[in-house]
Amino acid sequence: MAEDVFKALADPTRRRILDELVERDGQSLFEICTRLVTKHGLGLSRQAVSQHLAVLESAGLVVTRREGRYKFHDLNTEPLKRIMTRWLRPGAPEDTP
Amino acid sequence: MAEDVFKALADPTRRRILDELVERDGQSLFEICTRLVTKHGLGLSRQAVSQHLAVLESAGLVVTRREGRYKFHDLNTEPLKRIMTRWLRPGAPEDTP
DNA sequence: TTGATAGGCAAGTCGCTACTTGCCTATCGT
DNA sequence: ACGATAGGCAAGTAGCGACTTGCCTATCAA
Repeated sequence: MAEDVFKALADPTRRRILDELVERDGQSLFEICTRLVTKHGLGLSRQAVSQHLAVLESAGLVVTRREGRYKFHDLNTEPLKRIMTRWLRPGAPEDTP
Repeated sequence: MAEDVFKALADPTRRRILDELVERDGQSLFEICTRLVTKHGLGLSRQAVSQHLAVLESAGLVVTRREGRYKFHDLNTEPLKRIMTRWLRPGAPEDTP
C-alpha cells in the first residue's frame, strides 16, 4: 500500500501528471498526454502515459470515472496524507516492505 | 533535489533505515546493519546498507558526522517537509524533473 | 607493531521498470 | 453503416538500480 505510493511517486513523469491533475482535475488520457508534451517538452507516447496513470491509480493517487468513450482522472490525496507523517513525529514505523 | 528525495524514498530498505534513525538517532553503519538484520529479518550485506545510506545522504535525508573510526548517521527531515505539501494545496508545481 | 574493528571503492550480475510497437475493442458523429 | 476518436492489451527492448564480491584504507586496543 505505502509501498505502491512511494514507488508511484518515484517517477518524474508521474509527479508531473499529478501536478497536471492538481491544476485541473478530471482530465482524460489524451488531455494529459497533450499537456505533458506541449507545456513540458516531454516526448512520450500515449501508452506510456496510460501506463503511468495505471500505476498512479493502483496506488490510489488517482481515481477514474468512465463516461461514454471518455475516462476522466481525478486526483486523490488521501494516500499522500497517510504517508507524510511517518518520519515527522518521532517515532513510529507502520508498513511492511 | 526533490528528485533525489523521491527516489531515495522509493526503496523499502531505505525507508526502514529512516525508521531506525527516527527511533534512535546517531547510529553507525554497523549498528544500523545489525538492527535491520535482527529486528526485521532483512538479509543484506554491509555494503548494501552503506550504499543505501549514501543515497539517503545525497538526498539530504541523512547527515553524517565522523568521530575517529566511527561515522554516525542522523536523520534530517527538512527535505521531507519541503516535499509533502506539493500536491496538497491546490496548486503549484515546483521542481524540474 | 600487530591484529581487529569500522568503513570505502570498484566492477560485475540480475531483476525490475519505463517505454515502444502492433493490434484490438468500444463509443460517437454523420 | 462507416470512419474517426478514446482507450486497452500484450510482448519485446533497453537502461537503471539493488546487491554482491573482492580488495583497500584508517583508527583503536593489546
